[in-house]
Amino acid sequence: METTIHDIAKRLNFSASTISRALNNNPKISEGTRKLIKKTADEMGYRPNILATSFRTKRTNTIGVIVPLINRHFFSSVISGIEEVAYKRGFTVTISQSNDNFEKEYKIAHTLFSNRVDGLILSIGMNTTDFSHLKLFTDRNIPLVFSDRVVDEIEAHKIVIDDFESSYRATKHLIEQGAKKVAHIGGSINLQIYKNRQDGFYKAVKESGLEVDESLIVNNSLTRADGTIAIKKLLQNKEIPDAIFCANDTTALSVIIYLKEIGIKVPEDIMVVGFSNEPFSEVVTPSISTIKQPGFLMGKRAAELIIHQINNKKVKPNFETIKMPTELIIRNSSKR
Amino acid sequence: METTIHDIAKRLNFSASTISRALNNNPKISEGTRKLIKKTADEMGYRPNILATSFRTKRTNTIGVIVPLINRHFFSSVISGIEEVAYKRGFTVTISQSNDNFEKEYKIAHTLFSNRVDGLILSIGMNTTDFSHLKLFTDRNIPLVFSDRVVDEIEAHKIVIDDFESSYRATKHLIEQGAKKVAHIGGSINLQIYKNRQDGFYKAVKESGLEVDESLIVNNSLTRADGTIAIKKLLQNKEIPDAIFCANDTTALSVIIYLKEIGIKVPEDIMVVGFSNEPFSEVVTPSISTIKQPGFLMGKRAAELIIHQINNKKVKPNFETIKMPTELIIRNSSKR
DNA sequence: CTCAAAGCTGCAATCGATTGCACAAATAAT
DNA sequence: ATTATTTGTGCAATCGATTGCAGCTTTGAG
Repeated sequence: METTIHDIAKRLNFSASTISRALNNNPKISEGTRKLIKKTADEMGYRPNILATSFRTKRTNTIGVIVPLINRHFFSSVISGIEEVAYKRGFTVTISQSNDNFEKEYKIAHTLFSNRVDGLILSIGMNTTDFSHLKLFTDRNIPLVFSDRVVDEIEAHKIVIDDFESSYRATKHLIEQGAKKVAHIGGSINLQIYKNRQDGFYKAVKESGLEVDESLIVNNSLTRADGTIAIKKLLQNKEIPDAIFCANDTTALSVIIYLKEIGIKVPEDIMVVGFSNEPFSEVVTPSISTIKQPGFLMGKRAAELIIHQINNKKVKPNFETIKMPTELIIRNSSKR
Repeated sequence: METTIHDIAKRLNFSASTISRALNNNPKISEGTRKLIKKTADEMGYRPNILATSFRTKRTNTIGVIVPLINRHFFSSVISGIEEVAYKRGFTVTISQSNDNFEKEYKIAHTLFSNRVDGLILSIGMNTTDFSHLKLFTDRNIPLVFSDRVVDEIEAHKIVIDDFESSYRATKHLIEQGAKKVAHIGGSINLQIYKNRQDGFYKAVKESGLEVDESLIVNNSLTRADGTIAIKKLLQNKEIPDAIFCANDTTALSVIIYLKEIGIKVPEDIMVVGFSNEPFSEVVTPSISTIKQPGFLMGKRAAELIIHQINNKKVKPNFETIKMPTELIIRNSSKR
């Protein structure tokens, strides 16, 4: 049997209320008894029953996190950052993955809600267009913070990178390196981040006076297999591209591997730029030029914001969209 | 205000007990009232207060997980597997990372314990030699399952791979490819997995009649930087090795990159084999031969075992050590 | 020296769901 | 028809901690 405040109370001839107050540093308890109680609690190996406390106070000190896939480096870095901050602030982190599946995302959100998480940090799935599961939280004033994959329609803190600007820079870099026909392999336009990446690409192309050729744009789910399909498709054009900006590193890798296979040289014949700076992008040959996203920092920032919001529920927050800095890392796949 | 069973009771003129029983499919409640109650609960948007339930029943349906680092591919795959199974079985997963720091591991274990997780899955840190924080669980009959980095001294289910055999095969492969002087970059011997990998290496070397040269063994923390330091050290020997078996892919990568830098050819001059099949190992040039560990499956298995143990607390489990199959993937870094 | 104001502590209700036990009604057995 | 069973519900206690309010002491002011 675990010792409870009642056991301590009995031992010291105090009431449970006094024990509770002393342990919580309530100023109404005198210095002397506080110390005595704490000492005794320690001796008796007292551990508060967090379940009872949570039940009573309606606070769980738990932050829910939903990401599409835990074992993707970017997301696991975000989680790592969240965990680091949360831990220091006395919060526990509960993680779930949606597998980019709306059904699952929906159910997870409900589960986390039922588990009374104090806040939710999430990156929405590729196919999520209905947000009723998030209203669950916003309606009841449970803090919600978006990370990376945000929802424009919902008011909340948002931690993002500047996808538009980053893509613009990446594409512009390709053009500066001499590209005349730049292609783009993008993700689902349903997701703001991929739309922005595509728009940044467009801007750079237009600005440079190159023509925008729709046949040079392919949208898919950005998996390894999709990347291969995409590059095959691009090579079927009458005029093949001389540079490709991919919306993630995975497809950039597919492209590079496939081109190597069929004897087209990267970067000499076709230059490639990816996105996210996955660990492999640095070490593959040729190394992949890419956009570095500060996943760990994004996670830390998200955690800080949500904890602040949790601890200041009375005041209506001034919702911010925080754009974290990215970096264009130029490696061999785009150097001429 | 959330609706409670009392609200439903009042509305239907039943007692809260009946509502509770009906909702839990207690056979003592007649078919008719059960249906009526469920329907009404639905209409009223009833959601059980899980906190109250957990508090009362002392079950949280939560599994705690501690890994050294969340954003390492192997560990995030394990987590992914755990999450997948747990989710299907109605469990929530709480994740923490120890950063291979004993202090933090200790504190996390206490936190998870205080949070009354129903079970704990963990991979211990590099420097953990004291296990009092785990006794917390075993003493109170809270299921504990080790994954990958196990503790011999503690009785529990253990999900591992055969590090000894895998390393033996990897080293033997190098020797079969013609290596005469095989070196080893290993991890902390404090961890059973690294000790086993080293022993497997020894066995293959001895068995082949090659001499065991202690100057060809380097132990460190297996980080990227450590790998570079290790290869530099190995190259200072009077006779440099012609093959290196690294206890992880990260150091194998360091070795390959450093050798490339100074103009030594892999695999022609020195062959390299890594461990874990990190995503980059396949795509780096030369691609790295390695041992594939089924992280995702290990996670799934760990979750299944712990859930089974949680659901069958009365019966004393027959602790198993499950060795999951590995695969030696031969790539270019070790092909002659 | 008297009375008000602090200062400490205890009482008891409460959070929402679960569950052993009691009991009434309905059914079956004799 | 009477007693024994079964069936379906309700009562009330309980889990452990928190907290508004009341009340007893002590201290301080006048």
